[in-house]
Amino acid sequence: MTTIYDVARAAGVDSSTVSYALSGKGTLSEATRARVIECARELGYRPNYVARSLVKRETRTLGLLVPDLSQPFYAELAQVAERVAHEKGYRVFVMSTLLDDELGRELLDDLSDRRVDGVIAVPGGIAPRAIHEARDAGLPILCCFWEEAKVDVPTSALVDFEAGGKIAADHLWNLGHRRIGLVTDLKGELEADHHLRVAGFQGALASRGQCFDPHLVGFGKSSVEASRDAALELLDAPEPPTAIFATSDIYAIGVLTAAWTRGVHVPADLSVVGFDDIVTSAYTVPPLTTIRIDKAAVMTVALESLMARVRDGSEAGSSLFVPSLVLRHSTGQAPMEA
Amino acid sequence: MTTIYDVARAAGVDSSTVSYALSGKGTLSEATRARVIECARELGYRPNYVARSLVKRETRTLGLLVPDLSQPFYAELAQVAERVAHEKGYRVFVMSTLLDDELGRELLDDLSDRRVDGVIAVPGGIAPRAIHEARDAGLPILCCFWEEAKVDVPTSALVDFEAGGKIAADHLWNLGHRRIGLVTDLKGELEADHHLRVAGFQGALASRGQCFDPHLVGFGKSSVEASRDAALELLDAPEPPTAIFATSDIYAIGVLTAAWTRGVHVPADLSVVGFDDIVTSAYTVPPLTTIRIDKAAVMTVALESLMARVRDGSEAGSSLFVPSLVLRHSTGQAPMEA
DNA sequence: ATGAAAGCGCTAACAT
DNA sequence: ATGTTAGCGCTTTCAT
Repeated sequence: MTTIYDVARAAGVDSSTVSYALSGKGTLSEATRARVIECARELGYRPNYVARSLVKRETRTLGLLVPDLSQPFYAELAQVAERVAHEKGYRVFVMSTLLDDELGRELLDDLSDRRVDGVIAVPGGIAPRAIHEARDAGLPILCCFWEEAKVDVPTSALVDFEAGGKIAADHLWNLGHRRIGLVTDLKGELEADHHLRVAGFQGALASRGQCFDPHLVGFGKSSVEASRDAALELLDAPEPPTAIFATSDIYAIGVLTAAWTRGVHVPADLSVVGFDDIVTSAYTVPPLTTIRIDKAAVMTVALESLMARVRDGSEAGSSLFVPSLVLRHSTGQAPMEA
Repeated sequence: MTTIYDVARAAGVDSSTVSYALSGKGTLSEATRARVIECARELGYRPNYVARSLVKRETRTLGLLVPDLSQPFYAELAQVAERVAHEKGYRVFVMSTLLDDELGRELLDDLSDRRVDGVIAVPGGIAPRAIHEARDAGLPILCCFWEEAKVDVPTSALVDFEAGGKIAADHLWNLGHRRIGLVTDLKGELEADHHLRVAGFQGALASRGQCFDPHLVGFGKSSVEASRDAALELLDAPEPPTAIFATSDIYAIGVLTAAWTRGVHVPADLSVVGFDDIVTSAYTVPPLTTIRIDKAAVMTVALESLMARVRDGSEAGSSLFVPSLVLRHSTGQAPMEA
């Protein structure tokens, strides 16, 4: 690998002059600058970013911690993050925690050791405590899509999940549905990761005097398989729901599959609404009606806020994103009462 | 940030001793080693990987270049790559070329400037020429899932796409289909990225005396939308096909959507087989019959071969992976002749 | 306008 | 068993 020294020798100047010439910083004569640049080009010189990072104390690299990159939702986030960061000259390290707090901490430490300039943490496999430690250790860190309102994590792009849950409930209610099933997350024993979505959903129903029927809820456990099985149970019950709210599109897809398996027609016999609006949801059969989060907008705000913080320590105020209903073809009027 | 010097001062030893103690390398007395480690722990010392990388001339980082991380196929690859690399102490930088050769080259250069130890290049948005240049510049680079047999790129994990195309054709043929449509890629004017899959497919048909009908092919152009539109055209033709082979699952999903739009029942009225077996294909409605590539296996071989090359310069022989048929529910007997 | 020199945090010969 | 020393490739004050 050719270094600035090689270029310096070739151009007959000092290495610092090469540095200046290439960065366009110092006060050099056009002649030398041109000569140096020419030599660099001829020698095929490429700057060594790791050396530069060492002295500048910045890597122009950001970390993105997600539960599982192979899931479309997170892949989308990663893609947006990459794009937004790239515009500002940053690159991003994406890492999957696989929902394992142990691994999450290891990866966070690793990101820190690699001296990334900041990290975006998306919930799942990453303990609030690990976040606090990282932040205390001086690593700029921002949380995104965090739903556990109770934990205090540094955020800048908030999503109003509760409003989303309410929108789903309202939509289904207005279509005449009264027996509405729920397929949602389950974390640990009782604590739901999607509990704000559920709260919004149940709150809207409760405000109409609809009481909560525990027989109508199934657990997706972060996988299509589990949500399909859960939906199968709901469908096989003596009094099956006429609609199901799945708290993520992944779960909704499981529900769709379950309905197909049982020959239940969507939306004629069963309405289903999802949450997230992942790319694939536009192409399910039937296309999925869902509660959309503007992932690109959220990530953009989060990243720009993070990069601003890194560069000039500015503390951006936080914006609130409220989800919207995307009407496609998986919901319809509730069947007539028998 | 605390450095080895801080630790050295606290422990009353030289910085090199700290380095030895922490790496477990030198010949230190148990006493000092323990004391140093204790001091490091107390001070919350974290090694600076960029400094280490500079001297060791290795970053323990690999690059992965894909067309678009937001597509499930590539997200899956990334996830596997991450996992396999992690086991060997490597991390991976995933970057999307967005099918733009310009951007692809920029990213490759960037990876090189960051001194990644090696890169895996997945086709799309990356010119063979850029690969050659990178390799000539001393960057270990391995190509994966490359289908353009004509270009000479360094590979170690080969996929027999042609065999895959043949399997698809055989399957459909055996089901009695004679009018089989094709939805495939289109690159530039005439050159198909998926041309090996197509060659295998058409070859199998040709060997049975079935001649190629240009009216039966549509182009997916790397998106679900385009493939849906292409399928719509095929379906609307005077003599629509009874089956469609889509050269990627993405396209197959477009076909499924098109069929749904037209009220064409799959598989009763139309059989469809995809290619790749992306995760979502198991949960389409109906679940997709497809030609499976064992992505995890391919990536594992590729990565291990790359890492081996990086570490000891070993040149692994290349393995050939042949795709297999995954029978789900999107294909069935051809309808009786009218 | 250019060069000299110091240093970023760490590793690894090489002394002692 | 531990310390000394010399870098890794670059940036950036400070002289000149």
